[in-house]
Amino acid sequence: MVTVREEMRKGPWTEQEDLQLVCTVRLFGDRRWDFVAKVSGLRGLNRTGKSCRLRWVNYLHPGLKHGRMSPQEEHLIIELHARWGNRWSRIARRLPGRTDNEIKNYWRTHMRKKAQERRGDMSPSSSSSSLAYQSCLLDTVPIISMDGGDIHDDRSCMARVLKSTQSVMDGYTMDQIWREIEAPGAPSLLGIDEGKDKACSNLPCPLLTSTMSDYSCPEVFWKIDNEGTRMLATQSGYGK
DNA sequence: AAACATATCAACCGCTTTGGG
DNA sequence: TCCCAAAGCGGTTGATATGTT
Repeated sequence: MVTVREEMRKGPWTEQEDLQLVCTVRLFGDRRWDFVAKVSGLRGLNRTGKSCRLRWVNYLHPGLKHGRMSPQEEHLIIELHARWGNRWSRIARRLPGRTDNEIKNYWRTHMRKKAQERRGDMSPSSSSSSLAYQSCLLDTVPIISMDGGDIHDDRSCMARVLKSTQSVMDGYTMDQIWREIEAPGAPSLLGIDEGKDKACSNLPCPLLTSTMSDYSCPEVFWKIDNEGTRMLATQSGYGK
């Protein structure tokens, strides 16, 4: 048996890769990362599932904050780290929009030093337990849930979907995507949340409007039934 | 302006945990 | 119960940005 070992891409992600990942995750949800990576791989996104997950979780997830830590956040990090130590993911759950990686990095650079300084002049009993943060539920609602569904691993089919997506992605940057994500009351990414096709027409960015209509074109469509979700491909032997 | 030092953060690595067959 | 694959986690690295001399 000959094993063809794919050369997995490493290093920084390109905007194109980000867009492809976002689209794929929106389609299939943020589970099954190997599947996501595999499907996206057809479009030149030769990343491992692990790598895709990391990129999504740490950078592309719609609920993430991308600015500096607020004093409150800073304070909370100090307090929680004192309590839990390097349990970064646990700490991150108390900081909406912040990832464990971000907090970890932040601690290493800013806080370790500050915490040491504080330890020097702070009484051991002093703590500000009044800070209350709600846990962040950043559920990514997939357009099509795979739970319980036996979605077919039809890479050529998916390639077509992504191709149509990509055709409208050209010329759009992640900045534009972020603006849409961050805009108050903005429609969800790709404008395909809950099938609100009409809302899509108001979006400034064609990227966010035309992808779903591409999916609903005769070439590719999705069927959701009680047993799960199946991707159905029709026309020209597509999906066979 | 150039060289060097330091800070920052995205990404990778390897280990552990979890869940399904 | 065991095994395997996927997901999650924390530590580390390396490239780039920024500050200092």
